Amino acid sequence: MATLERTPYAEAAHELLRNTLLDAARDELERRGWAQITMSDIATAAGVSRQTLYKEFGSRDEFAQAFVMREVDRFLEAVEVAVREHLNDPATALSAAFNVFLTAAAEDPLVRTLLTGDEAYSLLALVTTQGEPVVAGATKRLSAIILSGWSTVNPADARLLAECLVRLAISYAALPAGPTGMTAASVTTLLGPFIERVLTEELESVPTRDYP
Amino acid sequence: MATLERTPYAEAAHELLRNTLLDAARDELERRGWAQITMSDIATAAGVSRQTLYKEFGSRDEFAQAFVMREVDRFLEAVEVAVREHLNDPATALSAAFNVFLTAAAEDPLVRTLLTGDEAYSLLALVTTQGEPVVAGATKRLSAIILSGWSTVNPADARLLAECLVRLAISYAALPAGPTGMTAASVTTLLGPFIERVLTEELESVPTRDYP
DNA sequence: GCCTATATGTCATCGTAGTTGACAGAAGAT
DNA sequence: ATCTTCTGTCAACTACGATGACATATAGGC
Repeated sequence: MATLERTPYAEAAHELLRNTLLDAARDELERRGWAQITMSDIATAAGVSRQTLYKEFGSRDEFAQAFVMREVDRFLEAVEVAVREHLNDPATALSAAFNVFLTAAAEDPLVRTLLTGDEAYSLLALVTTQGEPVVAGATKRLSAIILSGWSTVNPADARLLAECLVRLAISYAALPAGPTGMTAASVTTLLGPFIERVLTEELESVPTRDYP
Repeated sequence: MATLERTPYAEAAHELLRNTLLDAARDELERRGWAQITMSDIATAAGVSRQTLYKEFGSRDEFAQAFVMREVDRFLEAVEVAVREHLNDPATALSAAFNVFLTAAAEDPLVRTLLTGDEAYSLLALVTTQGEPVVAGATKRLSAIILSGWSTVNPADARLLAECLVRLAISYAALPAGPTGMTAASVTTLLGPFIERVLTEELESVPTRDYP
């Protein structure tokens, strides 16, 4: 592997700014609900002016979007690790990944406060009614994970599977059902056959067309 | 453990700037010798102007100082880990720590190019003839490690031991002697008795006085 | 209902970190 | 001796972030 190229300072600093703000919000969220947190609080906690916060993320809603998106990304990293540990057995990989996600979501203080608070609107809406960006982003990322693990899979099939899983995951995170082991296993039972077929098809059956 | 407080953005960005520059220098050093690297090269590699580099570290020499100091710190982190693994057996801890240092130094591409190059002057001088800051810094850090591991040790004794070890380490890094296992063992043999005594003394014999 | 917080979003102004181009002096190469 | 290249320093410019003020909206107290 070649020497990985250095991130120029300016770019790294910009990333740092965003992350500092997002992290600050996460900290605050572990104490109070989203509704109780002002933009001022976040900016101050990050050691930055309110104006800078607005310049970086246009509005409170956009900030919430970005925040949720990053949290989702965090989860997907855990999922990716789980998948990589079962590259030889796709069904187990699926089960493991889903399980990892569900247990992580169940334990994550952020998700818990998000769901227990009387604020079913606001942040929760960002992964449901207004959840298009999140679903799209997570789907893209997850299908990339799938394709990188099993390169013979048809991209369209990967995308389909990914979106289905993302939507199921959000649903189960929002409304858990029984012990997590059960639901993960159920999903595997449900989707196992599809996976089997997709892996043996070798790029011939489904036309590689993005659907709108 | 309490929620660890967030580093304000401004401070983090400043650290980032320094680290980006120092890292850039490290990268360059793995290809060419210190003498072949210009301040321009470093600034450019870090994605920053030459002026900023000068504003951050006054001069080429000061930059070299800071660079070496940070490398030393890196080594001390490895040493600290080794020490923590043998808190119950000081002699073994000493041996392990010294061994870790020597093997790390032997493998580190930076140290190797530093010593093999025809540039015995320049960077090398910073840990020998002009090495006062490095020795002082490393001694302070190492004695802190010792004190944190064995709190009954007299601070003055810790400092004495630390400085002795630092100087020995630098010497052996600059001029290795035989297989590393040997020298680490030798050091233990040499200093074991001192350590035994220091640990049983319980703060009574040596006056806690800093010597000039 | 009205009135007063308080929060959001936007503005103009200011300070400062980092950029750019230029320069004198030192050191090396030809 | 001259030409080049690097160091170290300067002043001028730019852009990011800080500050304080403002209009608007939303919530709570009366």
